[in-house]
Formats: sequence, C-alpha cells, structure tokens
Amino acid sequence: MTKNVFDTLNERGFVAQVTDEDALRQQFSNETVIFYTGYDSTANSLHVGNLVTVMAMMHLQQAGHRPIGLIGGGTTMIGDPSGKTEMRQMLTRELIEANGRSIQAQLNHYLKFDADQAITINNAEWLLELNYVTFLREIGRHFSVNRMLAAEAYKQRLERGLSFIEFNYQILQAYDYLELFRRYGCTLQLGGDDQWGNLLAGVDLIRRLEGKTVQAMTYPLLTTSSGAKMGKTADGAVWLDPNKFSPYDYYQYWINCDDRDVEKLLKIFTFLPMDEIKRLSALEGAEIREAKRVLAYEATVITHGEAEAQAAEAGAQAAFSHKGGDVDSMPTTTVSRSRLADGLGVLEIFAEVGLTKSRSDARRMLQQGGIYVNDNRVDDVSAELTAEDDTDEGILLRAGKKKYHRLVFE
RNA sequence: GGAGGGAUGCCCGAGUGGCUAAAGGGGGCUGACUGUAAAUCAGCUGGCUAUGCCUACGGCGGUUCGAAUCCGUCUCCCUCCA
Repeated sequence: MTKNVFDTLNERGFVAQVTDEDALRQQFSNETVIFYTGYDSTANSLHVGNLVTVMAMMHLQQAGHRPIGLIGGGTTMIGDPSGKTEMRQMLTRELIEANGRSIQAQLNHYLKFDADQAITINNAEWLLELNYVTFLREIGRHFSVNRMLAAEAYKQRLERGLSFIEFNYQILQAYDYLELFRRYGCTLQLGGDDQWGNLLAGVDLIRRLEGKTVQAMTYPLLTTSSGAKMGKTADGAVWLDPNKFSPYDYYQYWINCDDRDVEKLLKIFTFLPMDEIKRLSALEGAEIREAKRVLAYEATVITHGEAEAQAAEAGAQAAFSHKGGDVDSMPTTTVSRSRLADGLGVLEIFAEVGLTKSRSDARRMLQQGGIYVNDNRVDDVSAELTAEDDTDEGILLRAGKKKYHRLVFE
C-alpha cells in the first residue's frame, strides 16, 4: 500500500489545521482531488513565504492530485485584512493585472500543466462582473456578521479600525471557493494559517448552497527560530523572480539560515527523502554546514534550476572557502578600464555596485573596518583603486563578512 | 453632518519656538568571538563635490532673526454623537 500524501505533508511540517483529517485521507487515497491555493497580486513576483503552498501543491500533484493556482486579480482589488494591523494600500487595476500575469507565469514554472494536470485561473474573471445586489441576496445573506466579528483574524483591526471594503474580503474568498467547486469540482483549499477563517467561510458557504462538505487545510506560518517572519531580509522579501533577487543571493539566503531551522527548512523546501533529512539535521557544530549547503543547493535548484544552483554554489565557494571555486559566478560588474586608470574611488565603487547603500554608508562601514579590496581591509576614506589592484580575476570587493562583488575591466 | 484626537526617521515612540539630523526602544549594519550559525559585548544607523553644505517631522501657504514645535488651509486616519 502506498503512503497517503497527507502523511507526507504532515511529517514534513505542512499541516497546521485541517477541517476533517480522516475525510481528507479518504479522498486522497480514493480519488483525484482537485484543490486550490490563492495568490494575491500585490507584487509582480511570489516570495519565499508563498513558496510553502507551492511546495505543498507540488507534493500533491506528484501524488496524482490536480492543483488550481488561483490568481487573486479580483480579491486584490479589495485587500485582505486578515492578521494585518493596517489597511493595505489600494493598487491600481492595471498594476494588479500585470502582477497577476507575472505570478501566473511563475506558477507555471513549478507545476506541471500538460494534459490538464493543473490549472491557473484569475478570480477577476468572475469577481469583477458581480452585481452588487444580486450578490448580496445570493451570497451575502449566508454570512453572519456576528460570527465574522468574532474571528481572530479581525481582532487587531477591530481595535484599530476596519473599513467595509476589507470586511468583504472574506466573503469574496469564500465565493471563490464556491465558484471553483462549481466549475471544477474543487474540494480542498490550502492556505496559510492566518487564512483559516477565510477558508472556513468558503467551506461553510459550499455546505449551505450546495449541501456538500469540502475541506480546508492550512500550513503553519513560518518564522525563523529568532522570531522573524520567514522570507524577509533587511532589503525586503526574498523574491522568487531572479531579476528581483538573484540566484546567488537566494542561495546565500538559505545557507545563512539559523542552525535550529535547518531540519524544518529541509522538510518544507526540498524534496529530499525524510531519512536523508534526518541524517543531515542530526549533524552538529560546524558539520551542520553540510546540511545548509544541501538545503541551499536543493532549494535553489527548485526555483532557479540546476545550472543556476551550481553557479551560485561555485560563486559561494570562490568567495568563502579560499580553495578555488568559480569567481565567474560571483556577482560581477564590468567597468571601463579608463576609470581605473583615473583612479577609482573606493567609496564610489562600493556604492555603485550596491555593496553599500550610498557613499556615506560606505564611508561609515570603512571607518568601522568593514570594507575590503582583494581581502585586504581598506582604512583610508580617500583610497582609490588603480591598475595595480587588478588581478587575473578582476578586483574583489567585500563589504562586511559576507557580501562580495567582483569588478572586471574592459 | 457635529464634537474631539491624531499624522515624526525602516517600525514603534518622545519632543510643543533656538542647545534637534530630532530622546528611548525595536529592527538593521559593522567589528570582536565563531562555523558564511546562535548567543554575547562594542560601535554605527538621511544624503553630498564633507570640519562645510543640502534634504527631513502628512501637503501647501504664512508668522518669526529662527518652526517638528505658533497661525491658516488641504488630505488622510481614529474616537464619540447623528
């Protein structure tokens, strides 16, 4: 007997809450389950936080079930207040549409779409056309304001203020589920644990209108062991789009994770078998670096492909382990040789390639001993790079301990 | 519609005419220690053609030698009343 995919998800840490675990197991073993996850079109790329559901969808698809990636082109016009402290900025319709297209393209990269194995669809398709009064009469009457107000997700907002537009979000999301149930026979919705209330609203609506019981399942909201939200760096989200967040940085993001998170991350963000994960996360001390290396590599392969992952790994080796590696894979900027001849200010070039935010930032960092050229600390604010600094591999710039950038000249 | 309260740097939050590039905290960054980890300690945390200059306390305009601080006006938010 093959393993139930529910167990796979569960042992890998994808499950926070489920409506009816037994029923869901049954479905998974007896039929092809059509399930969906929604993605807001608030940005033109998904980020690591969204990747959890994407990975869950991949597991389920592998087990023979059929995912629907729902692009929230309609719901993003409203803005989900769940768990937020403040109202979201309203985005223009054009922006939402463009974002939706980018996200759709990204999902195509993770899921298999041939032979109707998966679907992506935009809820703008049905939401934007709705007639207000008709909608209220058919759908709105099934929602109890009393119950909605009691929900945990709105708690903070009831203290700070919640506008009517946002209050409608849950109803629209519930309606999405209904629509997908009617169109495709979708019987499972996945989402983050903060979505639990929204998911239940959909389950409820389908029960009332269709007399059918459908399922909902949430994954735990990931935080790092140090308490921060998963997928955030100083400069913002960890995007999956290589143009917004390079594969090199993506690899660095994973390899720099907290020791305590390694096992959790391996389970969710790689497809390695559980016993391999157990072996890796049992490593201790400096050894655990091996586990992080594997994590970074595997995660980068899934999002950016093998070639990019190898390049990122080679770049990391060149920078961090002084035994070879491939400097070509490091972030590199090409500069005209004439600038070098004129004397290229160290502060200027650090700011220019983005190792520091500004020249002032570079100056500060230099004064604190965090600016290196070819692995030698620079302590003179007015230092300049000259042809003398150039090597066969260009000039290696470093800000702090971990951020490298290579200059080559032409 | 009426009455009141509010908008400060990445976030929270002090400041109510000059000593304010703006207390304090969080976050972030750098250094030391390490393992590209955590914890800890120290420093830094608007920009620039840099012992000075420019920009900044919701927007615009005004008072003043001088405004985040006072006045007018606009925008947005909150609370109570209808």
